Amino acid sequence: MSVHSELGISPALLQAIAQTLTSSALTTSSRDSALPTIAKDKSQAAPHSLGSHQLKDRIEASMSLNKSSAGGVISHLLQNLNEPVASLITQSNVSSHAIQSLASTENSSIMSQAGLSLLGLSSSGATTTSGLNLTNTSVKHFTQPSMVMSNDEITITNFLLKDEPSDDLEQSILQQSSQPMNTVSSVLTAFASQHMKESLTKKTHKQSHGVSASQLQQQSLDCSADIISTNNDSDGANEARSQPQIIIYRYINSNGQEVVLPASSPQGNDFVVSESEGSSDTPTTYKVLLQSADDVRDSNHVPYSSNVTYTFSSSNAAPVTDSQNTVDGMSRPCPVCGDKVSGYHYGIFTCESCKGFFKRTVQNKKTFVCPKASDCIINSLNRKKCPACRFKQCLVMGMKLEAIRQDRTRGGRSSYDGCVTHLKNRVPTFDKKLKRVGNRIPLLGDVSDQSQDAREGTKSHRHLVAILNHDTHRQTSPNCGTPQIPELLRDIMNLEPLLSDDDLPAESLMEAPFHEQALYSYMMQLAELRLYKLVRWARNLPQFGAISTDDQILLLQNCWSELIALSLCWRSIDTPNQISISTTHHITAEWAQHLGFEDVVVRLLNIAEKFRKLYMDQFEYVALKVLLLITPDVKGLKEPRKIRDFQEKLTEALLAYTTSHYPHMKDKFGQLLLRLPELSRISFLSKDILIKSLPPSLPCGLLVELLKGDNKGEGDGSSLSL
DNA sequence: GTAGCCTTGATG
DNA sequence: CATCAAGGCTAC
Repeated sequence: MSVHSELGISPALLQAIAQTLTSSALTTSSRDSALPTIAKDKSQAAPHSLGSHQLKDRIEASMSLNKSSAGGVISHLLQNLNEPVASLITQSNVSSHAIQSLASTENSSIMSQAGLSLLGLSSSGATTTSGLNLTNTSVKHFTQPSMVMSNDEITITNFLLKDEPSDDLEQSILQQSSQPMNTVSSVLTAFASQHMKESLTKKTHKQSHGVSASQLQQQSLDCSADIISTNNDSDGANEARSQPQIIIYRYINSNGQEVVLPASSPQGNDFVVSESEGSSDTPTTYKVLLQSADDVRDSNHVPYSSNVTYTFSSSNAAPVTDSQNTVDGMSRPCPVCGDKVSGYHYGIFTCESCKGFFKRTVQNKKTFVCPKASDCIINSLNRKKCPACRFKQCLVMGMKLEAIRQDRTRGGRSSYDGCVTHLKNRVPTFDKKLKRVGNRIPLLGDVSDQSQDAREGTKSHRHLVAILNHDTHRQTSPNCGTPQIPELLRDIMNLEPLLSDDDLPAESLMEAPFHEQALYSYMMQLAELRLYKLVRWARNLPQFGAISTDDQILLLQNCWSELIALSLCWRSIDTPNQISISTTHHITAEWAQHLGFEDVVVRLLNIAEKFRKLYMDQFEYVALKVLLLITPDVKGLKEPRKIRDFQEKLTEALLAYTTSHYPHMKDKFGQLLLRLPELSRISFLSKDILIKSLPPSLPCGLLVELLKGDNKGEGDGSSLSL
């Protein structure tokens, strides 16, 4: 039985998909080779030919590799469809050494991401790493030669927060810290400070190997506490500037989950741990990434850092700080870059430069793109290098877009929520010195704040909500009161980078389509490119790999155009009256009328508008995408039951998400699902238009194959759509 | 574009 | 009138 008859698809399409699926296994540079080259090499790919020759070449290569047997292709498909998500990591500029280390630590992609984020991994830099592995803790020792890091590890086990200090170290810390020691952050900060001090001393004396943990601990006891005071200092911004500054970037608990810092906490190194989290019996391990701002070697990445593992119980942890407290806010470093805070700006205490940066960015509607993995660590010395990550940090730390006045009126008091609260909580000047830490502050991602943002928000707000929700989950504890994000949705979200346009050749986006044919060609190229990405995305979806390859292909054939339509709506959710086909090109209904597909664009605009009104967030968007894909009713499926099971799990996850995150929008789940039939109508219309306007000379790419297949399926009444 | 300083104007 | 959080100005 031929491949065609067996699967009901043409050999060319099958090969195209196979090529996409197998490309990463066939080449070392998977991303480049997996995608059709658009304008990447103009000598090879004319704008209108869409790499047809390359595609054919690759198909032939693939054919020869597999000896063109159906079994070979299928097995290759299967093999690669089941490729673990870990391949994601290899696509994001992460060194293989680091990946190996991470992979051996934890297989979950979340851990990988958290770990990468934790380490601020980069391929840049060229400083040697001084390694010191003192313990066999969960923290891996990174010996990546290209990393600008000095990684030391210390584990202090069974450090319990008891009423009475249990050992010299704790006593020392207790004596030196100006904060109450019943907070996790105090302990971490104090230990971190000790470790930083100790490490700095160690560096100076070029000590490296053969030092026992107890010796190091003892050394740290001998250090003075002046570093500690920089972070816990309660009344001296000037002092903080004059001493080495320690910034704790991340807390990672023993599950590899990131414990995020409070959004509205300008001080940035205190956080609230639920009293129920951890206990004397089950101590929690946190990993802390430190930075000494005075020891900058690489302006882009962590100038000096240490991975320190602290194991302790937080059973006595208590509420810590009041972020709105002016004294504390002014004495802490800027939560965005660590510079000196100049006042309360746009919702949080920041330095003057971050205030100005935020203002300029919002007022001038600037959009930045991080050239790296959007995980640059921002400090006062490198903050100019990556405005994208700086702005993200501004938002994550709680700077409010709505604090920027659209009418640019000067003076007066602002009335947005955060500012009002801040003013209300302001401590009278005469009382400031007396004021100690106050009530519990809202955690980053507290539901109320998020949903408020979501209700009022722009897309950036919604994205932020997603980020916050995403991160918040990692620190959820039973009493946090933060709705959890179903794991399935998080897993799906982790695959979004596969669909990113970040790797699109810049020139392909810059070539403005001046006339109809150019725009048409441009759209076809984009669609083609995104189709390949869709296939790669699908194969990595959780549980999708368990579906037979034939069924996977059927599902993809069934939904590809709906998926593209949905992504167009999502892209356009904040551009009313425009469908954003890319970051640079938008289509209005008027233009669409001129081009002959007004109906499609108007329908897309309507859906985008409905999504906007529903405040659909990123998690809901990705869930809808997978729901479009996982349709057990597609004719010809061999294992519809498996697919139905997956569908049920996903709908449950989405329902749980919408009801917990948007309790005030009881019908959100249903409203979201109601948009899917309309997407199908749109995709039908679009395909109809496209197939009728296909120039006969158009090269036979994946898109054309799918279009032709659709047409054929409808025409001959075949049970398969392709 | 950045960032430090200045001006403005509502508020208590 | 002091405060302070906005926007504006301008040297770099």
